[in-house]
Amino acid sequence: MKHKTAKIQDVARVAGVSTATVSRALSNPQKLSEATLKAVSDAISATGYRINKTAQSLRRQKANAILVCVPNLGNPFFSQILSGINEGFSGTKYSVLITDSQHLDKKEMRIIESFSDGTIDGMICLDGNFSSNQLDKFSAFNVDDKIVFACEWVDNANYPSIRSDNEKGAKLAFRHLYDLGHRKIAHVTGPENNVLTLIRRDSLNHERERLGLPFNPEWIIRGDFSVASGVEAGHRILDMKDRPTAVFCASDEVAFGLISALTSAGLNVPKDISVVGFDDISLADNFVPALTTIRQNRKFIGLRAAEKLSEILEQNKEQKNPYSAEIVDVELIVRASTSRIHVYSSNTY
Amino acid sequence: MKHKTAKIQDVARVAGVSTATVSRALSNPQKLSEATLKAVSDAISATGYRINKTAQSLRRQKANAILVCVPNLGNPFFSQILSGINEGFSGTKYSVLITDSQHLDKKEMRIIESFSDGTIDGMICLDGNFSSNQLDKFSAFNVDDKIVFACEWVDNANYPSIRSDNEKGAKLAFRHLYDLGHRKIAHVTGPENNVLTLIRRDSLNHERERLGLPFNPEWIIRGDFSVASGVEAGHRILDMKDRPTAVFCASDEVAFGLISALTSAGLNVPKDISVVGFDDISLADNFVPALTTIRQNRKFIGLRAAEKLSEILEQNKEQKNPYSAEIVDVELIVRASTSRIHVYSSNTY
DNA sequence: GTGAGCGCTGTAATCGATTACATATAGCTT
DNA sequence: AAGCTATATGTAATCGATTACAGCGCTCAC
Repeated sequence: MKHKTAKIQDVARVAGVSTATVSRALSNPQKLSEATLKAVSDAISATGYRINKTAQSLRRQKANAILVCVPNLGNPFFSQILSGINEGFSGTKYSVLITDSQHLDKKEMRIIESFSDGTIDGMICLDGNFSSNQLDKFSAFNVDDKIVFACEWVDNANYPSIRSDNEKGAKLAFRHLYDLGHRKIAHVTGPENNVLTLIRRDSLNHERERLGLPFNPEWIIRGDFSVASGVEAGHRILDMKDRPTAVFCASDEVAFGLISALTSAGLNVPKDISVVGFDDISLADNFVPALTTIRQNRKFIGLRAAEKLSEILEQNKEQKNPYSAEIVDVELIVRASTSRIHVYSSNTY
Repeated sequence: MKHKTAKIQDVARVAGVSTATVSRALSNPQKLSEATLKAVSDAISATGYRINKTAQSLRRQKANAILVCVPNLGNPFFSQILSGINEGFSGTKYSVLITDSQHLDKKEMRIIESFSDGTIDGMICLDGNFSSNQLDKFSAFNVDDKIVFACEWVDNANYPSIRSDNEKGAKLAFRHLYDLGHRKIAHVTGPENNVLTLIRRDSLNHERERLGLPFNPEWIIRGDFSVASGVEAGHRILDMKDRPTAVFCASDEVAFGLISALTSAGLNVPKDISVVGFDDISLADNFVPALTTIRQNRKFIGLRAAEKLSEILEQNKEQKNPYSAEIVDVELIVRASTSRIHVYSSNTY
């Protein structure tokens, strides 16, 4: 039994009404009489009619699709967010498209292209790495008010965003180490031009100054959120004359790499060095040692970003939505990778 | 400078030709004279024309989009495959849509819906969990020849698929442990109704029989690929009277959980128990101990699935493509979680 | 010199749904 | 009973691109 898709005309013929009536039955049922409504609905089941979204999109001039722009799809960090986004759009009229912006040159033009060829109505961007030049293009092509940033964002730009309280996260991590007696605290950062790198590092530095702790520029180690960069950072720390007693890593993966490198070199985490991560990815709990970290509610961020974008797309175009950053709370999860400082192994202040 | 998108009519007017000519300039340039081609191309730049894909899709009756059906988007295992798929379609005319089939009821009807409302032309399915009843619907609605399975697949069904050599993987893992002197080898499986669970378990059992090794039904432990199920399996093993000396896990995550549980209980991996994983996810290399595992080339699988689906969609509908399973090679990666059996801790055969 | 053939371009129908406008009918007011 | 309103439905234009078909101007063969 093979199917041939019926169109609105077929339904109209079977129901003995006009195509306009069928269309109304679907989108404005309250405008029709009970009797016609029933006739149409019967005809729909009889014909197995499915609306053709392409025709609908063309006529209505909206795609009913949104794009998620991910900096690197291969990075598992994003899958949870993607999952939240998908959940946020499931059951709505929107389809979710994805693109990986990593190796995409002229990514802003690719995105604009998708808007202007009618493929998408809006975008959720997990990639905060856009120059003001690129953003200018967004406004030039009139798509700037259809974009929501999630997790990352662009500084000094008027885009709505949903993001974790990174400032608080860094502060919680630092304070936790401080409270355990640590005074020489290192930090493995994210990549240089990343907003998350900046805000976490600044928050940490600010807290350090406030508490009057010693600072050694060596203790700020450039990373890139990856396991490999954690390993690399571990080697750097092992080589230091003035070794920190604790390390706050910009991501859990960095922490894993770091712990791995330290452990391989014969050190014990947390006995010799305490380590805190950021994210609380699923493995953090079962790493050995279980990782103390800052939990980001990634699924929720994705979900809220989806809801936010939906609102924006539904609302009247007249009312420009004001810039708004929705800050999602973070949480310190204390596990086994941090411990009170051992007096013999450090000079406390 | 705000933009208003020009349509083909505007280009035609500016170029002083008909819309048909503009259309031809874009899709059949060889049919036009040099001069008109130039005029059109100039008009296109002058107007900033972008083709409207929705109109094109409607007229051509193809969506130029494909759907990726992921069993669980939140599971990082899939992100690498997704990345490969995306790479395979980048630079082509196809957009990539995603959907999470986990909590989707009537998923087969949702998928069919997407086909018949013109949203998608094809699908890559990472979810092998379809009943023959559901598959029958695919053929009833004529979409069965537009589906490619990747990683997972459906037994006894005529769908093309790209997948790892799971049989070889399980065998390599088992042989590795055997060669290290292990004779009591346990296995933590995937979820019960999963094709991967079956093929890996069967391959393992087959190998065990072939080598005439002892079998204790307790040693086959039901898991579900998750870290949590690995922890659970660890506790089970700790409680056993007749403890295995090595465990082959159906996924790296399971192995992580297992190692974590064993380590917390005071056992040492690999000294007391050797552990092998499956997948070689990015963390495997930096776990402590670094995980011996079977590497699946997930990105490549995704890429090939994309290419395969493209081929199928491009080819003439007449020539039904025959059932074909493309098997991607796997590799044993030996790291620190496995070691030669300690004579005192076991009775060898 | 005429017709066939070819290369290039235009006209207009078409994809399938939506909706402004027109029309028809019934009910209500005065 | 005329006029008015409200409700229910139909007619036909429209969204933007594609393409079958037709036409025009040339060349070439005989």
